[in-house]
Amino acid sequence: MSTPGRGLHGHVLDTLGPAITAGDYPPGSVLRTDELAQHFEVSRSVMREAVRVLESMHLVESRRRVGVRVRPKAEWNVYDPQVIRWRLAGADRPHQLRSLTVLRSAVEPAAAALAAHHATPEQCAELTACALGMVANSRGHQLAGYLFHDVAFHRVILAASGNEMFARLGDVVAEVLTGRTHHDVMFEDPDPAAVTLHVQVAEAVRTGDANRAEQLTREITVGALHELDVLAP
Amino acid sequence: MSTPGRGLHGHVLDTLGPAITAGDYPPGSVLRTDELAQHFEVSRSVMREAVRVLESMHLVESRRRVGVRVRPKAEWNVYDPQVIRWRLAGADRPHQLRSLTVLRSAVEPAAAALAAHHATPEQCAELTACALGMVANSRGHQLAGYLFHDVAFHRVILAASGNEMFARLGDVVAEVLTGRTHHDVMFEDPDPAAVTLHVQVAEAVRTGDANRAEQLTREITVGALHELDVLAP
DNA sequence: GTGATGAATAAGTCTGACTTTTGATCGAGT
DNA sequence: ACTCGATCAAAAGTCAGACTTATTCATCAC
Repeated sequence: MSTPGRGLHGHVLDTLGPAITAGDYPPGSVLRTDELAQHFEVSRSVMREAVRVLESMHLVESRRRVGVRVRPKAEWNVYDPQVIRWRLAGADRPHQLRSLTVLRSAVEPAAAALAAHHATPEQCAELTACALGMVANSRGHQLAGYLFHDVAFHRVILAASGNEMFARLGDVVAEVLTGRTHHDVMFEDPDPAAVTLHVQVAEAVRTGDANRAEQLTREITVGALHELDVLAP
Repeated sequence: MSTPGRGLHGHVLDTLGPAITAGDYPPGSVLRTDELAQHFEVSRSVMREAVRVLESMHLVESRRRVGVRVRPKAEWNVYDPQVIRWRLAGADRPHQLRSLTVLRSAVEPAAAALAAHHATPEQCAELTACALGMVANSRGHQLAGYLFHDVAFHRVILAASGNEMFARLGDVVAEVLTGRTHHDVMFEDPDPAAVTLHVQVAEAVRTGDANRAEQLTREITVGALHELDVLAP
């Protein structure tokens, strides 16, 4: 998606990463670099580079004389966008989607409150444009257009918060919204209440009403959580 | 600290990572693999592995015929614990500490609320033990002992929330608390009010009072933010 | 000025040999 | 039979060198 298999080691990762995060190799199991290199038909150099990347994500741990051991799930760098993408593509997407949505419901209201104070006029304008775009695509099964503006809206909020850590969650939110739209069924048009809330958040941020922006955003996220409860086991 | 130079490429990263995150190589500047390999007196294979790791952190971008280009700060994987450690060791530690503390103040109250519902008896006991440990080390300049229990306390809260994304912020919080103690001056003993709050949070979680746990934790984090305002420019 | 051609460059890949660490095995001694 | 220690072997780690490929830049024809 964002970084398509650039180089041989990237192609290896595209297969090995999802396999590990999906649990095909249970924690504690060991892989041998040479075997993997043969299996993927690449040289050991390429395989080693792929292992290094997996290691930096804390997905595996390479030890001499033993091999490449898969680390327990609890140690993975689950904030790595690449890892998030792999996991969202796997079997436990529902569970993953819920974890991320809970994170959203903690972060986004706080971000909205900060945005009300720090948003530039340009960001306010962009926010309003996004909200209008959502309204325009909220009827007639235009999910693609709606999603586009929805993602942009939340990106702007997080960026406008002025907090670097919040801003960098833009990619995560984008993955969540995209995954939700593409996989968990959204037959009908988006919830009209949610659309209205986005418009109101844009207004609250523009007028600098931090409390209102925070509360409205909270309503959006609890709505998203509730929607997840309905659509997922 | 956690992963000390395991292998030659690790040693290279220990130097190159901090240098990049500190801004020694401004965004857009290009490094040549061969030159770096000579500079660090390692083979190209080792250097390439190090570059792959930096690339997976989105710190750099390797392109044919041009070299290894440093990416703009806004694209870095700032949730990677390794990156956080490098940045906290660098010049903009104050700014970094503030960003992370704002993140804490968004996440930890929510985590505490969830913990009140999901914490196991063992976790409740551990929480109480940590709070008592903080009390025991809150006087007499026993900052090391206090820090130890403080870190453990917040780790348990985040883990007990039952949310994977929250739980994985334990390392981040640990880095923040450690950095705060070791660098920003804490001449005197910890704020007695904060100590009391921790004890009360442990109690609220134990009794399953989510609202109270959330509010008390919020007080802890706003206290931390305020402390930062006082001690940092 | 524009577009095609070619040369230079740095990353990418592969191979093979060698080193180092470390878990496992086996044997000596009690 | 059990412990301790020496030995062995397996796998990662490292290095050097040759080759491939993509991409930029400069040159040149139109």
